[in-house]
Amino acid sequence: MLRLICQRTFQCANFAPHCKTNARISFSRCGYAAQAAAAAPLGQHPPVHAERPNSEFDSHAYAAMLQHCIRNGDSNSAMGLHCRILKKGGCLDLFALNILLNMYVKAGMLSNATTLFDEMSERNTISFVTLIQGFADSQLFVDAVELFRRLHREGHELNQFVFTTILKLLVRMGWAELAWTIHACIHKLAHGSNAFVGTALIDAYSVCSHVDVSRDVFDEIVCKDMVAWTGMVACYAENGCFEEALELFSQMRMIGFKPNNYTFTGVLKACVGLEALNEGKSVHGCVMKSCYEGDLYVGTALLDMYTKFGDVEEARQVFQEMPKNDVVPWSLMVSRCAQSDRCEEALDLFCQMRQAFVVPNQFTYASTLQACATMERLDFGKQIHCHVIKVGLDSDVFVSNALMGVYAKCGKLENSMDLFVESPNRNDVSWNTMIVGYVQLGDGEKALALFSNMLRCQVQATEVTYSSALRASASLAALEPGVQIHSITVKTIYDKDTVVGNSLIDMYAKCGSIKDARLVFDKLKQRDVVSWNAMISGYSMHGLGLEALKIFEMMQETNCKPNKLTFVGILSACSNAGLLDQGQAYFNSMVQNYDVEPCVEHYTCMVWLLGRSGHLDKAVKLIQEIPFEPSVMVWRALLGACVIHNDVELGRIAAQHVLEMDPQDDATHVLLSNIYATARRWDNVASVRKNMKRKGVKKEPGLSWIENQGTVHYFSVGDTSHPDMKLINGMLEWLKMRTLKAGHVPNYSAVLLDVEDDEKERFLWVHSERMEFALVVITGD
DNA sequence: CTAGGGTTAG
Repeated sequence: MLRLICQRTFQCANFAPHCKTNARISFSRCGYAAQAAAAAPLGQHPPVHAERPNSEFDSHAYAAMLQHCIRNGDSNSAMGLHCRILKKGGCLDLFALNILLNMYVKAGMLSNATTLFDEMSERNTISFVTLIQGFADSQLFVDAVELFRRLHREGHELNQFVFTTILKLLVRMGWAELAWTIHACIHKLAHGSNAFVGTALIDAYSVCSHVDVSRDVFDEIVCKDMVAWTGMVACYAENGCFEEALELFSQMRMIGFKPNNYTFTGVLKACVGLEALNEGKSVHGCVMKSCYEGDLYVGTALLDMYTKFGDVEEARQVFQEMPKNDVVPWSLMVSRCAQSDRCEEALDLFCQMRQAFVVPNQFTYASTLQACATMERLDFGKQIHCHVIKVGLDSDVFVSNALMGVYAKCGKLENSMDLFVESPNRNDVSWNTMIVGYVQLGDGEKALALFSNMLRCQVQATEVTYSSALRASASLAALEPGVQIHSITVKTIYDKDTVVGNSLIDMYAKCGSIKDARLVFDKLKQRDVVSWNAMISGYSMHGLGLEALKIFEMMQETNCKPNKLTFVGILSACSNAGLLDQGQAYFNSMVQNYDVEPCVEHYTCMVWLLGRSGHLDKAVKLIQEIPFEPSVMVWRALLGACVIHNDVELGRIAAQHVLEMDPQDDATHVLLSNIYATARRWDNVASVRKNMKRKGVKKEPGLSWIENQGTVHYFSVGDTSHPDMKLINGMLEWLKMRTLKAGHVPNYSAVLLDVEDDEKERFLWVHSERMEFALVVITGD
């Protein structure tokens, strides 16, 4: 066992900073006296020394004086005493020498401690443990382990102090797994029943998630004290055994132990894990009774709990009661505000904290920047960027990722890219931030390019990566890359992931493969509200309203609660499929049964549904009932309905509303012109066209495109530029004959120009989508 | 004379 530790020790010897070699002085030479004198200026010697300069002390008296100095943290006086002892020829016994050694350790003077240790004529376990502790406190783990090895080799007693010290050392070195080797030794020497040793073991096993072993150790402790109970509660809480943590907590209280601040932090963590608000509140009650509310850690745990449960008021109350000089509770508050749509409050807290002279850390900056990103406040973001550079935190990966997020969210992708390129330690989140940035900007191609670059650079993709790349494919309506990403995820653990699954459903739906979307949906192990919403709106956008409603019925059999977006999907499904009665029923039950307040999107769907079903009057009435200012979308929906039902007057009013809010909207101009055209009011058509020209509004030409064997073919109306135009025309001619034979009658009214019917017919046939379709038939794709 | 437990995160 020990050899194993030592081998590891030597392997990492070059990583440990070493101060032993620095100016090692010997206490047996006069050099020490000068150093001690320099360290202890005149008049600062301990009172005992000053009062009785000539008296003789025995070892015991020196020991007592040294202890006095340690208690007062007065290392200067202690060194003066040591100097005096040396002058008299060093008359200390082992007991006093150990105290002296502890003095140097506590004062952080490790080279002095080491020299003293080396020059002691005899040492015991206490000497070793004292110095091991010193090495451990100074992060000199290699020296600490080496000293432990020497203690064992030289045959000193292995007592409880040795075991607790070495176990804690292993945990701090990240070698908690080696606890079992020490445990074997402890078991042999029957120290396991000791509460100190047992608790150290529980802690070590807790770190490497051996909860059951921890529990066995706990059960073997003969006299369990408060710390042992607390350690076991913390072990359960940290390893996700929240019920067990609460159970043990109540057991210890029944036995009569009074929990302390450490116990409370552990048990509160368990309450958070269980999402048990009531238990948490009763623990909060105990905290107040035991007067631990002002404790930093207990307070932080309470803050964590209330902010996670969304109890903003209670969180504020706790925060009020807390000490305000530590950065952690401030950071926690800022971060929770930033994550819960209270971004102004986050910024406000950041300012308050600076006024209270609390120095922000990387967490504070990252959260504050997150708030800036959400609010798209580039000005604040830039200010904080300056702060961050000033305090040198711009190289922190959390902070630089958050900065990239701010610039990306504010549309400054170039700035994000600069930070990304310059970032000395970028990680997967940095890549994800850039990919998401491009997706949000609508540049799916750049997002996908970045994604493949990321894979090439062997950066570990996460569920966020895959879901963003899938979003990019969806936004491009590009099935091919979407399928490729799907097949990559199948090779990883992420194809079972809910977030990735949801993006797959959305991607397949938006790329036209609704069957594949359903396949992914059916295979999902864990469906959340997003999964249901994706499937519902998928069916809705494919015009499969009844399928969408079936999914909603399935959803109601689970305990997944529909949200705002669910009903946007449902209502648009109804309006796409013309399901008037169902739509109205769902709109009503949304408020009555599901506690979802109708928003603009819901009203838009309903206006469109009522309008397209011919109830233009009801649509207008609904618009009047909207408790807030109706958006452009609502008026566009009404306008669309007016176009269908040729209601020129209402259409004109609706278009007027749209153009008040969005004067450059080309689609509305065209729709208005179309209404007039349908009514054959060509003079009005002309005036709309003239108006468009005057305002510089241009109709974007409709484009259709299709990917065939790696090439994308684009078509616009009447376009003759395709190299296979002759073939396409031939195919169009053939299709025309076949459809006419099958009884198709061209809808000339769909062409809204004042031309003869045969010209209208030609327009209909060279429509971009038809040409695209013809090409598909030709190539047999 | 030596020793045991804890908070925040994109």
